[in-house]
Amino acid sequence: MSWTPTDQDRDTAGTVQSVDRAITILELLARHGVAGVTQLATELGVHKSTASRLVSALEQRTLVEQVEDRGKYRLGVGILRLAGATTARLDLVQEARPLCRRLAVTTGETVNLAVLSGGAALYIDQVAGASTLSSYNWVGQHVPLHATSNGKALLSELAEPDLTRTLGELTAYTPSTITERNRLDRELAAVREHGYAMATDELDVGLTAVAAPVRDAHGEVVASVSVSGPSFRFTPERISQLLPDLRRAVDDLSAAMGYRAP
Amino acid sequence: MSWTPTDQDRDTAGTVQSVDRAITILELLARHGVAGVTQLATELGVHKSTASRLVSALEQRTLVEQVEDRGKYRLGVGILRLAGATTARLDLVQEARPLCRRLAVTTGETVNLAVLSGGAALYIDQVAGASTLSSYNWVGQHVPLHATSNGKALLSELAEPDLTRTLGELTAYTPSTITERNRLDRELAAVREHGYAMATDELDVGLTAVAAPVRDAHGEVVASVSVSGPSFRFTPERISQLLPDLRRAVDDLSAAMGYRAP
DNA sequence: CGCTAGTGTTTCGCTATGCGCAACCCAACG
DNA sequence: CGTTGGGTTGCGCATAGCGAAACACTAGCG
Repeated sequence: MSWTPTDQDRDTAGTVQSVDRAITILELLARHGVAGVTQLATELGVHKSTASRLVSALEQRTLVEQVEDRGKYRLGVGILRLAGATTARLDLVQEARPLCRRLAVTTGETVNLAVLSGGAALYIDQVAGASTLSSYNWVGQHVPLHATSNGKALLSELAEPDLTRTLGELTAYTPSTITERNRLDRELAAVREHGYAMATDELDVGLTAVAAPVRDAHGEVVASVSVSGPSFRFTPERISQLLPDLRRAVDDLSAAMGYRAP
Repeated sequence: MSWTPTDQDRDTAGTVQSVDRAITILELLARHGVAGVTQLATELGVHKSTASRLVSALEQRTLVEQVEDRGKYRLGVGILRLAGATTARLDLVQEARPLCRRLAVTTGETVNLAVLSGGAALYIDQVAGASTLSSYNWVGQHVPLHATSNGKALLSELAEPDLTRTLGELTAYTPSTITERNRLDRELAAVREHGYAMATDELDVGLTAVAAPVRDAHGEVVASVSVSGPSFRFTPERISQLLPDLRRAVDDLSAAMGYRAP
């Protein structure tokens, strides 16, 4: 190797070349689905034989598998066995806690974490903001999907047969509650487009919230984080001001759950 | 040459030592949850420094993460990203997805898809039912064969030499777990006869499941689909009610894998 | 049919790579 | 403040693993 004293690439400290290359192979396979040795070799910038040996090493431990003899390769079930051990300790609430706390500090408002549960949004964690007047605790509460920002975020990517089933009656809680189905559909399309959902005075008059979806390793929406407070504080300027913070929180949480942005 | 003459050759050809060791580290972490460098080093039979460098290489690519600075290590989110890509590419999962979803809708319970992998049942996909409280994700988990409906379904057609080998110890998880071999044999015969397997309170008290095997073009059992939920909901009537749905799902899936009913 | 143009695999000799050693930091005890 | 017990970091040697080239096999094609 051409040893420049200032070895500028990656991290100079204790990297094991072949392990690093092997991991790159795994990531390439994750991206491409299947790939041949030659392709992997060129993308890695190494010789065919090297790639072949690395892939064999991975294959013996079932991290990759050959689609057919003398054929191309793809990721194997060994990965899944490892993933099982990872998800076992992966608690959504636990991972979300510090992020929600940070978000509550920067925005000063109440932050909630919700999941979809039996036709409703279930609040599973809450951090009260600094400027909260009365800190009512929503944890454990089921709230209607069509009248809350979290609900809309959780619904946003549901396909049609499921959507109608999980949605029940669109009951009105305030004059602003969405009760017509096609208006809700349009709103969900907007959520998909912009990446966040809103609800102003739709569940309670005077209560406004903004929410964004959290994704897992499969890219599916598994949870939702919301920032909520009295409507008079949620002016358009204020909202566009706190949106980046919200987005950063859900991005970080999605990353922690294994999601990789496309 | 420090290798012992009785080098219990894993496979003589093309193994890359450091990659192999790195994978062993991942598996050790999967088993232990968290582990320190020294512990890993002794279990691997290498020097501390070697283990440290291997772990660092894995850490830079987020396959492992340090629980706190200068602390122990555990598996990282990189694994989850790879796992997400893995299931997306296994054809079995692709085919099974819509069928499992349909089954989850009609039964309202959680549906799992499992395969036999290294002496255990490995869950490779899951669709949560409507009446599930929190959607705990079992994907990637490997569960004992003799204490689960999926395990019994997967074992049901194994011939004798293989059967004893894949079955390990028949450890008891609850008072209802089957621990005697001939009782298990009788149960497997019943599975063959009726075409489905059951497990009530055998892995966890309060958890019941029904499963049926999936066959491929050669007629061999390659996977298993289960419907599971709290035991109090799984009355005999309820079971005989949802059995046709389960049977239809596995029949369709077997057909998709190329199986032709005799 | 050979002939080429692709694969993936294997052998071999050389040297960069990664190993063991030991010295090191840094925290937690007592 | 030593001492113990973690994880981390230079260093020099040798071996593990690399690249080149030959090999095996399949598929397309004139």
